[in-house]
Amino acid sequence: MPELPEVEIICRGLARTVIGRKITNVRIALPKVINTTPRRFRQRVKNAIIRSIRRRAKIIIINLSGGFSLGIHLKISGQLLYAPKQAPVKKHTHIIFDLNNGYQLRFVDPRQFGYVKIGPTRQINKVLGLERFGPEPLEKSFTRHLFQELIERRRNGRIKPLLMNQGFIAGLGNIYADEVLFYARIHPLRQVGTLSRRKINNIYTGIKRILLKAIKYKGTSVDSYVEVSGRPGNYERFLKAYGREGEKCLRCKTTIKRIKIGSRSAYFCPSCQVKRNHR
DNA sequence: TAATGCACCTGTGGGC
DNA sequence: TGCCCACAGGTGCATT
Repeated sequence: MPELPEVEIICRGLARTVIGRKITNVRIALPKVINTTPRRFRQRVKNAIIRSIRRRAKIIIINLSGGFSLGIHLKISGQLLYAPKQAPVKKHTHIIFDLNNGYQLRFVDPRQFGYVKIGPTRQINKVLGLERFGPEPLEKSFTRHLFQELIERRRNGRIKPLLMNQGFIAGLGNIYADEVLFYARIHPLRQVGTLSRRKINNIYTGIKRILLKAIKYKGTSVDSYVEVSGRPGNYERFLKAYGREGEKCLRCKTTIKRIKIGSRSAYFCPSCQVKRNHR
């Protein structure tokens, strides 16, 4: 599942490959993944030149000439692939953009949760709902002090769902939320209001360190995530909690446990991450 | 108002 | 071997 590091790597891959390319045609096999009619989508995209690529939270934003931009969310199983025209087309390829260099940009998504939205560049933040997102954790403006303040505003609720709340902080999903909490030695069900300053600091440090390292190793490929070239990421081998149910904790050798929070799995070490609801 | 839980969807894997 | 069912998860929306 692409979270911030994976989407960042995809954006960097796109920046290397498609900027300056002209979209000569587009085919839409599954109209429900776009936010307009296929006809209108095609009109807006065809013959546009890809000007720039950026990321906000887990959304890829592609700025086109002609006044329109695309916003792509891969959700759980989405992939954005840059491949030669003649390369075999994978099952569940919903959109194909033909480029003027013999390559294609393909949107693939077996579970069909992802989307490719189009809107006027001037209004793209609104079309994609970017205003509702919390701070970008890797930006300079995301300071320790800001994080402390944001946490202190939320007295109720449990820490893991809060870390995954995109309105609180942008880009963390199930995998990195588990890894951050393991790093900070905090139980995923810990009430936010009971966290000490020191613990909040640890979470902050964990977010920065883990995301940067995951980007360095080109993301985690536990489900279907691949770079635009089709290569998987390499961060899985550094995962210390996520997906390790039944295995030994790398710190204390206690068996890693899995619990359900809402309908999501949370992996943690019951010895390092003791549930305490006091400071 | 904020927290919580469910539906969306399909591939995968376990049980029979 | 093949069928059935539970499960995986990001987000929007409904419910509490």
